[in-house]
Order: sequence, then C-alpha cells, then structure tokens
Amino acid sequence: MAELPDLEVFARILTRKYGGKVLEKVDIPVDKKLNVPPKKLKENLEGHKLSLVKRSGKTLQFHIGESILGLHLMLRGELVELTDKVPKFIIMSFHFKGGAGFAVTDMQKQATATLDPPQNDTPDALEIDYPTLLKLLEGKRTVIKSLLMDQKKIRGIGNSYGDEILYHAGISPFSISGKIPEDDVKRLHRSMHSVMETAIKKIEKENGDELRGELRDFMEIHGAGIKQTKKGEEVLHEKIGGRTSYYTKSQKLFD
DNA sequence: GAATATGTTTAAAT
DNA sequence: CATTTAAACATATT
Repeated sequence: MAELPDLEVFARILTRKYGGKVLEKVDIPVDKKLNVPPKKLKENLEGHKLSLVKRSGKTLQFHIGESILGLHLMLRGELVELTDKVPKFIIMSFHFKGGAGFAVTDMQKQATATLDPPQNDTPDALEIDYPTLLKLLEGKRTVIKSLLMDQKKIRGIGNSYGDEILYHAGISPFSISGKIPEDDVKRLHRSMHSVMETAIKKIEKENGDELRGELRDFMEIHGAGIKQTKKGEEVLHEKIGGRTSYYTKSQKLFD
C-alpha cells in the first residue's frame, strides 16, 4: 500500500487530525527495525506536541517536540485509526491526549520507524526539476523503469506509479535511460508531476479524512486486472527488476 | 496448493 | 569497481 501520492494525502490528514495534540503514549510491540532503543524513543516523544506531519520520498516525518520520527511503511505497512477494535499486526501505536490515536500495522513486520532520520539529499519525485532529471539520466545504461524506482537517485516512485508515469509520457519502460532524447525527458518530467499530482487530488477527494487508501481505480495501466487501456491498446506485462511492469507497445523504445 | 503482491536490503553474480 | 539480479522478509488473496 501507500506510494508517494497516498503518503502525501496521509501526511495532510494526520496533520489536520493530530496536529497540535500532545502525544501521551507510544507503544512499540515490534522494535526490531527501530534505530534506537524503545525507551529512548518514548523519552523523546511522550508528553510532547505533534506539530506537523510531512512526506519525504516514501516516508512520513512526524515532528514531535524537538524530535522527528521517520516512518516507512515498506511493502505492506498500513496506518489505522484506533477504535475499540484492536487491529492485527501492530508495529507501534500512538495515543494522544484526549483519547484519539492511530497505529502502524504490518503483517510482514517490515515497516520501519527511525528517530531523527539523517537528512536525505536525493531529489524527491515531486520536487525534482528538469535539468536535474536530465543530468540523472545522462550516460546511464540502466532501463528507465529501474532508474525511476531507484530511491538513491529519485525518491518516491514505486512500481505502480512508475508504470503510470511511463505510459503517460509515452516512453517504454525498457528504454535505456541515457538514450532518451531531451524532448522526451522533458515529457517524462512533466508526466512525473502530473501523474502524481492528479493521483494526490483524486485520493484526497475520495479519502476525505480516512487513512485507508487502496484506491487504484484511476490507474490507467498498472494492475493485473487491466487488459486494455482506455484507448483500446493491449496491455503487455513483463518483469523488470523482479517486479511486474505493465506497458503497451505504443510507448516509444529508445535503445 | 501455487502464484502473486504497492519495497528494501543483502549477498552473489556479471 | 560499478551495476544488476535473486532471495529473503510474513501473510493474505486469488
């Protein structure tokens, strides 16, 4: 669950709902991926006010008191509002003064919380400018799909939005990054922005105040259920870097 | 029961 | 050395 657009919406919802509230208690049933001892996390966070929640790449950053708690949901992590029904697979839960709260769950136990994460200079997919993107592709021999998903080069694009962006830009996921002409890189840059921004708007509208987000109705091409694009093109699929990529043969291949 | 799933890390191979 | 690939992670769903 949860790629960049979902996380962006989650950050806004969390800020709206919990911003300004005091975090009374943090429970940490699973601490194996935590970068500090649970005790230290509690000392740093409990009794302090949550000022805001931001998204950075595929992580959320909770600004609490003087500290920042980074949270990566990984492959299967979810955010769940706390009610009388106790969710399964809790990694950690946040209880605010007044009773409200939410939990991070992950049946795979891979969701990762990091106290005061080091600053990351890798450009974010929503913020990267065209010259930076062009430079990033220059001379690279990897296929474009892999590069887009490489978090050390650009942060925030996952398997499904990678497919959506490339389809939108009309570029084959198998294109060699360095062989894509400038005009098409320009198109790619614009598609990155518009696909993500459109998704954020749609998810925000559909979700309202709910943290759940498995809305994939608007996906044009990525998904096992999609056999044809709206234009009637046949959707092909093949593995790139161990994950299934969906594409059409109308997307231009540069090699 | 087998295959698959929105991500990352590690080690091994190229 | 730089880059790429497979396996592992733990469970649910189809």
